[in-house]
Amino acid sequence: MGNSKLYKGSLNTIILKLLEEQGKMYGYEITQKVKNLSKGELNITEGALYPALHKLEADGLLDVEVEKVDNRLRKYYKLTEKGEKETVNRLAELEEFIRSMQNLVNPNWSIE
Amino acid sequence: MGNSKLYKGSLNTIILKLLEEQGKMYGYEITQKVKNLSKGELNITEGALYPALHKLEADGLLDVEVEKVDNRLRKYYKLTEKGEKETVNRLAELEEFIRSMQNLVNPNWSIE
DNA sequence: TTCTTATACATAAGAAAATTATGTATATTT
DNA sequence: AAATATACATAATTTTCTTATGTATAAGAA
Repeated sequence: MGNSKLYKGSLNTIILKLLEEQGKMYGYEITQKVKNLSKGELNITEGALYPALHKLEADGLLDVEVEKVDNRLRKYYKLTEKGEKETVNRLAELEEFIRSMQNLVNPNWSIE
Repeated sequence: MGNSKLYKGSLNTIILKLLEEQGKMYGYEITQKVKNLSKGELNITEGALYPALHKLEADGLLDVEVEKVDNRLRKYYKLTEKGEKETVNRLAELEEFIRSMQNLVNPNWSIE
């Protein structure tokens, strides 16, 4: 688990960013993608992910489309137009936040 | 305020890091320092800060020392020995977390 | 062939960690 | 004199997780 508790607040933005990149993804796929990209550092729990997806959908940022693969259900999510706009803003905010955190924690780091 | 809600989970580590750097600080000073270092990006609210300081003290990571300056109370906090050890660990965790977040959000960034 | 692990969804109970609101008090600036 | 800054604190509420639990199918291991 490690620092799993540390990503509070940024889960939504991570979801949006991945969907922007990948076009469409289903929940389980997102958990695996994040795990792989972070080399096991970040583990999104289902209890956090599914409610987050439902809320983003309710807020009109995501569209959902159900598919059946190998007799198993998959709910593919993709950004709505509103979602695309929001993603730009939230990503900018998150990047700014990361820079600020870096500057606090390790001013020697530089980003290029 | 901006993305003030984004630093969830890392407030304790920020406090520890600053105390490691500065030797001793009082609560209000910490809020101002963080605000300055982040150019106004990060605003620690008092409702978050004071309970956090009290908990770190209760956990034996901080020592407190009261001073009166200009007829006003100041509670100076500094790391205990236990606190110094913990700071090393938590900072390493936070740095690792920041790297992971960066890698997710903007793999093009590089840290040097 | 049975058991475990992986895939895939979901929700409820509880905990953690903030925000917001409120309170006290003194010092400084307008 | 009033407003802002300094300095602490806590209670109520909200947000956002974790943990636990549930359903169901597929694949791989024993």
